[in-house]
Amino acid sequence: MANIKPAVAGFSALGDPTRREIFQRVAERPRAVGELASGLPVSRPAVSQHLKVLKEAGLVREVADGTRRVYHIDPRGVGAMREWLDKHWRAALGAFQKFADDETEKEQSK
Amino acid sequence: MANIKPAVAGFSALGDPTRREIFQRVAERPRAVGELASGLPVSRPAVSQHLKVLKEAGLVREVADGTRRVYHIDPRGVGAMREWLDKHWRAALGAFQKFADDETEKEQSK
DNA sequence: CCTTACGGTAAGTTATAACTTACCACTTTG
DNA sequence: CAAAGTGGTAAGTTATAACTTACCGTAAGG
Repeated sequence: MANIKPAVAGFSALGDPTRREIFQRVAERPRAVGELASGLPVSRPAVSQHLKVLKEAGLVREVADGTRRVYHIDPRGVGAMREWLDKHWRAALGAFQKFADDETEKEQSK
Repeated sequence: MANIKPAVAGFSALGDPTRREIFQRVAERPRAVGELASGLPVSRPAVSQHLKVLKEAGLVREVADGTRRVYHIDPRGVGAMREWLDKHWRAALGAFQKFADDETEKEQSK
């Protein structure tokens, strides 16, 4: 367990609006499950299930405090997502440059 | 049309594995619909539908070339996603720092 | 201990979205 | 202008995942 899943798992996890909402609230400050559930329009078990997905995606960590489970953002998972975005962003910028150059050539050969 | 949706729409869009695959291939270099479909295990209409979602999320742009539609990454949408991630990442780092400080206090007052 | 607080898991329901095929619209070209 | 190439859209099917309620386990406190 606690295995580092590919960065891409974070995108599947944050694809759900409820999970994004949970993620944002945990990012504000660490929160327990009940606290999260009381501020959301879904049941507590639903929140637990979402937190499990976020945890497996490496986006949050769980810290026991008595019977409570306090959830924190895991910066590593978020960082992995940033890197993934950056990689493809840079690739796209490069490709766009090449495309623009090609278009210029075409234009000139008219 | 062509309205800029909130950055968060990108996460819903990239939550689907097939759309991530399409996004990656478009990031490599601009591609037409048929080219994308021929390299994927789904039908061409499915690719069209995915591209529509990606476009509405501001992640790709469409450039007409005769009867073909060539799709490019739209750096603005990707940039918006990076900013969203960064915002919450920084918020979390700050909150984590505060949490660590609190824990230290607790430890010391034992 | 017994009770209360807290939360994870199982099982079942249901809404959705990812797919398919069929069809149509548009350019380009012979 | 007919034919071929390309791709968007409509309609319908189906797999899935987001939810619910019910139940159980564990830690803290009287």
